[in-house]
Amino acid sequence: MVETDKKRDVIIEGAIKRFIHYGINKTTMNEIAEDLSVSKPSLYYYFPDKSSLVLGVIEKIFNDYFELVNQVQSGNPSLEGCMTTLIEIRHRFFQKYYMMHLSGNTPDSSLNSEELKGHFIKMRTNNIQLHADIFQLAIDKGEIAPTEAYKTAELYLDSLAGITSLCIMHGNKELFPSKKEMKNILDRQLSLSAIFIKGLKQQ
Amino acid sequence: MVETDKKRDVIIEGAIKRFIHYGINKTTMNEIAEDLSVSKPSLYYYFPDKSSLVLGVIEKIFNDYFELVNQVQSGNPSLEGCMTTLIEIRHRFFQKYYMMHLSGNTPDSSLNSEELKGHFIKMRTNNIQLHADIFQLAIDKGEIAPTEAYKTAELYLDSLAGITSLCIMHGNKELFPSKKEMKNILDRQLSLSAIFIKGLKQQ
DNA sequence: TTTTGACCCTTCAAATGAAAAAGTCAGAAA
DNA sequence: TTTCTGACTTTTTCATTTGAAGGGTCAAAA
Repeated sequence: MVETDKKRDVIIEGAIKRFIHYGINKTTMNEIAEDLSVSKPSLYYYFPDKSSLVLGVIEKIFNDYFELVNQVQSGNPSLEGCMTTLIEIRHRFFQKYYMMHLSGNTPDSSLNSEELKGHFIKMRTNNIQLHADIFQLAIDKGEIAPTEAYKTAELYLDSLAGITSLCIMHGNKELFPSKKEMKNILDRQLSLSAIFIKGLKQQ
Repeated sequence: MVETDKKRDVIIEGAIKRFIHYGINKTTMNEIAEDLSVSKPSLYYYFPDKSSLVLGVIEKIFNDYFELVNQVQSGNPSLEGCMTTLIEIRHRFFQKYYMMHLSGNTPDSSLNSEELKGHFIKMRTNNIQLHADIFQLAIDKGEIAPTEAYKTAELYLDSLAGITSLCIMHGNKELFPSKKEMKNILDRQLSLSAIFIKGLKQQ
């Protein structure tokens, strides 16, 4: 079983390399197999179909994300610093996995299985809850005024995601946003975050 | 000339009726002509092509919008009240002209001429400037802390627009958002606006 | 248990062509 | 002269076809 899991991980790593560069749709099972110098049926021995492999990839990416994000809470004393770090982490992931369109907001044809959709919703909820917990802590500490932490976290994250979404849509219609656009997204998210959190404080 | 302008307006009104219901792409010049009981070449006598008619329509809609919006400034004493009213006005226009996809954020095939794009940019700038002026007034009155009014207005409007954009994308993929979704968009925009403006205040 | 070559079947993108819509024009009506 | 129209041409759009490519299977080998 350990051997099998290791092979699965190797395949997932190989798939990620292709996905990052070409996206999910433009990556074939054959290409992934060739990269790993195995045959296609070998892949199908470890994953029943492409969707399962994609799910495995996405699970891995989100695990990495949440692992990183869970360390932030403890290491950062102030709410502002905490949120700034979180934005930067998300931004790094967004940049790295841009071609996979993981934001879920894309009308992309790739990730449309019900299982994947469910998983995305779960990850989204996780993320909101994580932010809600941080907000709740700040409320308890008297750092910000009492509010519905979950609702507020949802609004906070959506407003940040909305900024990204608009910037991408307005930007030059290349398939990959430029360094400049990426920087702009980050800057505006940080600005909005600062104002938002200030708006949550007791007056 | 007055007669000609009147005829142009009649055509524009006729076009709007169709556009509101079917969108720009699904409305033909023939249909507009038939509605007005004239021939297609008559339309082309007043507008050199469909794009010009669309431009006329959009100019009219934005004129109506800015006319309404310009009255808000004077009638509303507080920044909060002013912004709430503005959100409600935008929301009414958004609902009414939803099928025309005027937000500009749509990868819709309709409004893609360079002239139209330029016009949209101008309208967007107008709108930001209008909000910036209101923010500047509030800064001068000491209602909120000093900031770059224009930049702030841009961030403010984009964060609100981003909320809309996300809600539409996540919603049921019908071509028209439900009453419930529309209400949700409005509520979240108002919540975000309240937090944002609180965040601009002097601490 | 794991791996493979050879194979099948579905999907998708380019090509085609017909229908519909945009746009034109000579001439009639006002 | 200005406004309007029927009949026309050109362009765009859209459903259909079709061939290649990619997802997925299986008997047999390692």
